[in-house]
Amino acid sequence: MRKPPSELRPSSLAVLPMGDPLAPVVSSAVARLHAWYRAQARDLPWRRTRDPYAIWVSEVMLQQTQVATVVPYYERWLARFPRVGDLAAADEAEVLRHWQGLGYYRRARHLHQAAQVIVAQHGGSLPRDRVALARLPGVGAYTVAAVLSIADGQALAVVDGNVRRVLARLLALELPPDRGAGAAAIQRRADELLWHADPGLHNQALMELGARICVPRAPRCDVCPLANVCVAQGEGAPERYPTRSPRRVVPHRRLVVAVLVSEGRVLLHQRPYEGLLGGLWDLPTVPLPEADGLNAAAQRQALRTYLRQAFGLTARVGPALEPVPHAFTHLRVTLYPYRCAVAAAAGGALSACSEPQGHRTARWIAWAELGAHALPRATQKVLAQLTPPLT
DNA sequence: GACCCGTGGCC
DNA sequence: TGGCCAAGGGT
Repeated sequence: MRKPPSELRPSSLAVLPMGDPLAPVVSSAVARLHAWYRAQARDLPWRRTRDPYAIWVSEVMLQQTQVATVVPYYERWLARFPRVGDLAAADEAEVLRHWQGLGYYRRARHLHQAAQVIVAQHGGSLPRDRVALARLPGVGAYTVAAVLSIADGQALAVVDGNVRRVLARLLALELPPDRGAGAAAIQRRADELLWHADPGLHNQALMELGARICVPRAPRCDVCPLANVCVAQGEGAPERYPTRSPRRVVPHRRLVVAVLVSEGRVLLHQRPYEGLLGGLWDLPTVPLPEADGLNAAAQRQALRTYLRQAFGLTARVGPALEPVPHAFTHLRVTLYPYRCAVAAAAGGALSACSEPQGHRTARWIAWAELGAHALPRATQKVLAQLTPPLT
């Protein structure tokens, strides 16, 4: 843990507008927040460094992802790619493998691409200029503020999910804080509250508070350093904030999956970079019309047709495996996997699989080689039902 | 501004 | 159980 300044005085705290109900006491409350953070901050691996590259990696991994999930990925990543140049020089396949299971796989490819830009255009060091930094793929407003405040002490206020929740409660903000006017109000308040003496500590303290005290359900207002200036707490209903915008219905899709095995190998293809699970390797999958979702005969027929059209294979569809339900943020799917075998292939099973429409590649993969490919979680659940060696 | 993009943990 | 949430960014 690096040494924060010894003084706690929020002398450089921006002055709140005249008549602001929080203005009189907010400075001492923010000072208590900083003191709380220094005493209670978790000892996380990325808090033991000021290397901008390491901070950057942690911030990208932490996007929409909880700390406990990130820690092991972060350790493995830094061990394999300790510097920007190591990442830039790596194969994309290896980069994706180190991200496998973390989700939002475009983050990994952006990190990789950005590392190559940094080597080519910035001498191998992250740009300290926020405009240049924001130009890198996968680097948005949050990541710019986080990296430059934490690694370089620049006076940029971060706004993430934690900050939105904390400030929405602090102000009893009726607008949803994640968009439009509500988002603008949150950003303005975050800028006002920023502690210029140590922006990195301040930003992390606010996020840490949201992660551990001002949590979504059952916030621990009894131990919150900001409780005495929190309007929502004063109202006795902190959980009423943040208000939420109406959420849309999540569609449910049924997919038939071919577990096509030949000579001890299984057929995989790399998914297109654009769209869901981009760049990952997957089993051949075909969507079913809503009406046919539970019709086993329709599933088998859909699979045979798809394998012939997309891969040039005439397949024998064997026994059904256990269906695999899987929930994405915006989508719910159920996979219906079937064991399949090759009955015939135009030009032979292997050559028939080159460049199917919409796919970059298709390959027969031996069981021992599966580990060299990044696979979606749901696909891993399907393959886990098999018993190697494949026959 | 709306929508897309993963996964695991929580109750 | 299913909805909700998490240190967001791109289009």
